Amino acid sequence: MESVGMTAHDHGSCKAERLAAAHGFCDAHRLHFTAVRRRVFEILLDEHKALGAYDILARLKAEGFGSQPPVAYRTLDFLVKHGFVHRIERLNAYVACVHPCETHDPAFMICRLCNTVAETSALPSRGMLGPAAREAGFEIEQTVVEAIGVCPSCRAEGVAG
Amino acid sequence: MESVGMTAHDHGSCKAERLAAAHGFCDAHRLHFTAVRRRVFEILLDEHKALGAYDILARLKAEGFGSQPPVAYRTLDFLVKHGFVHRIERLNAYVACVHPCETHDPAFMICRLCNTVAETSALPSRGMLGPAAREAGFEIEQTVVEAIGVCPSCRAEGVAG
DNA sequence: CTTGCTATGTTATAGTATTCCATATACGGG
DNA sequence: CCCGTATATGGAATACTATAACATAGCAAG
Repeated sequence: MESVGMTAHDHGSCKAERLAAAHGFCDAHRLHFTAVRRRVFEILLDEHKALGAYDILARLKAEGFGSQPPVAYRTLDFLVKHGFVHRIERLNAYVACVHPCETHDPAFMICRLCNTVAETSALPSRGMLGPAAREAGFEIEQTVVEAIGVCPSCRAEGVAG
Repeated sequence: MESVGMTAHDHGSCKAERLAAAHGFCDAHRLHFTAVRRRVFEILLDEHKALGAYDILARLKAEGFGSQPPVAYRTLDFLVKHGFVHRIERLNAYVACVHPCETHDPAFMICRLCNTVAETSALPSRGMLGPAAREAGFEIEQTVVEAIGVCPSCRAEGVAG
């Protein structure tokens, strides 16, 4: 099982590829990959960390984009809706998706010390909830799977509490 | 797999038992099961729905308890900390736990139409995240597992969208 | 070029949560 | 029993997160 975010990888090409993929996806689906949208995606791609809407808004403001909350929320909504970005419920924050253009049920590992977020797949977990859901007659439409803990580098630093 | 909340059960005794269990747990652990704490727990026990902190605060206020946000948040923190209540991240809301006094990794099925929340166990899901976490060197301390969908009664009413 | 859709920008407000300080109540040691 | 400490409650003020509603601008198709 692959889990991008806490393992070593060529981040430069990682970022470039996903930017290109998003651009391609938008072209293919007649979506506008506009300046703000591109910029927000880039900001999120820069780190495997979750950023709050207001963090992003601050950066946009500093770069001459609109400065009011809807600017950030609308842009994030667009990116989330099309699968470029995921919302982390536990943090009220957002991370770039590591598998753009593929629909999936993401699961996250969140470091409570450095906010790094690694993404992996939750399909197995939906598989586990499946039986309980079937028994109860509940129809699953979406899953939120987030593990909170300590990432390898923070653990190595012995910062843990 | 048992999943309380969307299946028929004797709710009166369900509530009484859990109240008694909480009281017993507090006695045993030298914790104060005070009036506000008891009342908030009762309010949450009344329904298998998630209530926001401000919903609860409104009821407390109407009953003569304090009326400021910390009253609700402190009480909820206490109840969550000791496992009587769970926070539903997706809803910024709280539900009474169906297995008081047992430590576990809960998972929830949330009806997006009527807000009913059913609780089941997430241990299998941690089991699934386990391999990914081990591979990444991530130490899981807590998991958030929430399925969003439509509950049996809403589905029966054909209200679904 | 005009009509209509999508996107951007802004104001105002709603909803969620915490920090800090003051008062009160419970509990153990003397 | 009284005092000192820890815990619990009440409240003011503020911070953080999110949305509604409306106005303007850009762009594409007829």
